[in-house]
Amino acid sequence: MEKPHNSEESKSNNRQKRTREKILNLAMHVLAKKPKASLNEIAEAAEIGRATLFRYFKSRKQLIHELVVEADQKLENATKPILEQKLTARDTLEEYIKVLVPLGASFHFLSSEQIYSECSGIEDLYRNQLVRLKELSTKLREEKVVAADIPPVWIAAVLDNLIYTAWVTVSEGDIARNDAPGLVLHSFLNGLSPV
Amino acid sequence: MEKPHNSEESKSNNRQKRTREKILNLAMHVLAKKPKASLNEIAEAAEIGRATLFRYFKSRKQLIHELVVEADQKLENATKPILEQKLTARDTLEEYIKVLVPLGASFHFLSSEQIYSECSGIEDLYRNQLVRLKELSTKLREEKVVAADIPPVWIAAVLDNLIYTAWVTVSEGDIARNDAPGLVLHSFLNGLSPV
DNA sequence: CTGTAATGAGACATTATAGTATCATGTGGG
DNA sequence: CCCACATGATACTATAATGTCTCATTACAG
Repeated sequence: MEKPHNSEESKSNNRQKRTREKILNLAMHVLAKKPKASLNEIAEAAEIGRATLFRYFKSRKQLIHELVVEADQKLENATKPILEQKLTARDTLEEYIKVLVPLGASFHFLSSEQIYSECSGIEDLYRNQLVRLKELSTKLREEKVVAADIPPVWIAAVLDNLIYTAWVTVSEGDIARNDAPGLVLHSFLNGLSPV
Repeated sequence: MEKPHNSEESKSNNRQKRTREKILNLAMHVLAKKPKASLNEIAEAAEIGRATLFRYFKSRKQLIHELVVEADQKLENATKPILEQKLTARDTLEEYIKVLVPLGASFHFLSSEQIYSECSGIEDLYRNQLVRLKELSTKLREEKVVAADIPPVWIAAVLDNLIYTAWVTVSEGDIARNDAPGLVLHSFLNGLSPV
């Protein structure tokens, strides 16, 4: 075949699936850190040829589009079950953080406005994500988990940044992976001062 | 004259000074948000012609270099007096935040690794800034302003992000300028939960 | 081991951005 | 008012990135 196509789950599309995942994964990581990264750098990071990149994604625009869609799905899949459990706001927050820290790149990627300058027509996904964050923020306020005088936009922003910071420090080896969620939760609720 | 030169504070270089400041200011803002921004976009944001941009900065590289140097100086000027005052760590922190929030763009700009991929030979400035942040973090720990079990790297990262977040939300009109420093300080020390 | 599909390398074409040169216009200090 | 000088607009070149294509090589299922 010239181009990989998804004809009814055929036998040997494992390889294709693997490279595709590889590309999406590495591209996400690279672009989250350096939005200016060229396709060359992305290909290099993913350890594939530039040509292969174009076999899977016909343009930079489409690559980014798929990254955004994938990020959105990951977040959706990770967070939906939590919201449906009808936990307390505090527990929801805790679970939220636990699942989002490992997805930090996706999370921040989707929150990053830089992307939208390269790929229009995705504002909806972004909005969804923001809406969900805002909902959680509101819930946290209602159940008095966070103080009433703190603006929701601040709550959401701080949460976003703590989660992304956690992801960055973990992937740079400065913070232990298992410590990160607790650190985020504690910093978010109680700050850094001693008990 | 062809190119503006700074010969002993001459009479009419006010205009030049103004445009130069204008460019540096707006370029900083634009690039902090979108490192990929083209010189076209920067010129547009600064409301000047692209040609003028090149009259003041012979290349993109030099523009960024000057931005970094300027950011570093601003931060240096703002923070040095504070450190020399020999305040308690807690008061140092408070003053620090007060002066840094308005400089959020510069601050974050200098912290952003993205810049170094465009302009080499400035790692020193970055290091200085980091060293200073780490020093403050250590001091905060020593004086038990922050808990002893929190890694300095986490302290520094959280502080950086809170300050930048404050600056962003202020410049987007979501948070009142005068509320921001207090919000940062409180979030940093006590988190968002109610008293 | 063998044949086929996926890949990598690299030679192109195309486009976007960086950078240069020129000239008409406009502004601000004298 | 006047004129030097900064600016904006535009046309131009250079360079880097995107996107297309071909072909030899490699990996893998049978």
